[in-house]
Amino acid sequence: MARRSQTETAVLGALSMQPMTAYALREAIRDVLGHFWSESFGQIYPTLNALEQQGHVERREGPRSGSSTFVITDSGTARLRELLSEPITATPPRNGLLLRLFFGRTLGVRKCRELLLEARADAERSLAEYDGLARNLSVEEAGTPDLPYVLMTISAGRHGTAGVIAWVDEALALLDGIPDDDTADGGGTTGDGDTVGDTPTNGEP
Amino acid sequence: MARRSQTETAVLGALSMQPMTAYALREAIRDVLGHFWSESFGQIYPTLNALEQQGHVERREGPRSGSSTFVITDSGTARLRELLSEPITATPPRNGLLLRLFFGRTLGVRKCRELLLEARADAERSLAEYDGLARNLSVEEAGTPDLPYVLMTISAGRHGTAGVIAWVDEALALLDGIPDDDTADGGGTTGDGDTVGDTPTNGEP
DNA sequence: ATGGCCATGTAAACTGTTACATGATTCT
DNA sequence: AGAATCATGTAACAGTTTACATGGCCAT
Repeated sequence: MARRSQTETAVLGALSMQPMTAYALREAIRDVLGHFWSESFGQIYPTLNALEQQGHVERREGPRSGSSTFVITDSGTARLRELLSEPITATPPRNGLLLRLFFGRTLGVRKCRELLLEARADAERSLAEYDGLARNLSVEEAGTPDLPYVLMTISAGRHGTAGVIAWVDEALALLDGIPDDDTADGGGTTGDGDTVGDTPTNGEP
Repeated sequence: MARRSQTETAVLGALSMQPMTAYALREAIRDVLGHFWSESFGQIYPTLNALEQQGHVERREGPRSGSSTFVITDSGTARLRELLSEPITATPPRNGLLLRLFFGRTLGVRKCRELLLEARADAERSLAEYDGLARNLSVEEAGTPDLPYVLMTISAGRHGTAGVIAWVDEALALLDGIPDDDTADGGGTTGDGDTVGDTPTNGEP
């Protein structure tokens, strides 16, 4: 129940905005909820069938022969409300970037720096994306009752990525305080003449 | 391989800092990496066995009879370096809070506000935690070569939660622009003399 | 001597992704 | 005609959590 219901929530939620085929549902989830949610076909199809059997959605003629459009029913809306009210099941944290940085001494200063720069580039890209998205929606969907809620989730993304950027800069500064002694090492040409050795390591603020 | 190796990374990484029993390993992962990583017993034990068979860790006498302390070998260190250098496998996003807010029209303004206030309270709590942690470590572990890397991950947590707090405030302001018509509704008495709505519900510690 | 923590391990259940098989429709 | 896209569905697999079974050690 626990986690499956989360898929149910996403599916019913999407259908609460408009009827769709399973295929379109997956695209909507990818494109619209993509910043904070994901579902795969393997989840969507069985969930829709279950939902249909429970009477929470109904299958109508689809846009093509053999395809079906799913429509949420009243009981489906009620169920959605129920699901949305359930306590949030937190997903256990798993941040691959931080895992790597935590063991940065083994990874090596250079690679850490690369990871951080990459992360910042990613963040800057999505920041621009969020801004564009928010601007477009505010115009195109002006007046839609869902707008403020959608904007809220975009705002979450914006603040999150802004935080990442601020963090990266701080982290890079921290890295600069570490001598490039590179416990780990690139693929061959090591710095060799790397001077070094006794540098006091720190320079704490 | 793909995802299992992430567990391997965490295990080898932890052992690279100091030898431990499997039990201690799990505690270390929970307590030290907890902000950005998690592993369960069911993963740790089999992984340790596999790692032992590959010669990446060695089993020594543990602190109690029948217990074993695992020590990372040279080949284990090499393997760790390899794993850390692998591209980050991004975990698909799954943010239950944003999922709920996105369908806020169905959830209802009041509940959205509650969720946001709760999120802010959580964030403020961990912010304080991060700050305390950073201060303690800077003193107690001063000079440890791992310190800057550890501080980096704490800094990530700090910026992340700071972002959450900033976002919550913005989101609450957005919510205030929505009439309390509450498509969704508490438990029964709809609309009519709805008075209400705006009491901040809380009194959080 | 009892409860609690250290310690190990496994089996079952669950969640979720990926790959595959299939075919209709639309576009070029 | 052929390619791309829409569309449905399943089976196999990978990863992970949870619950359980077990027992030594230590303090009150």
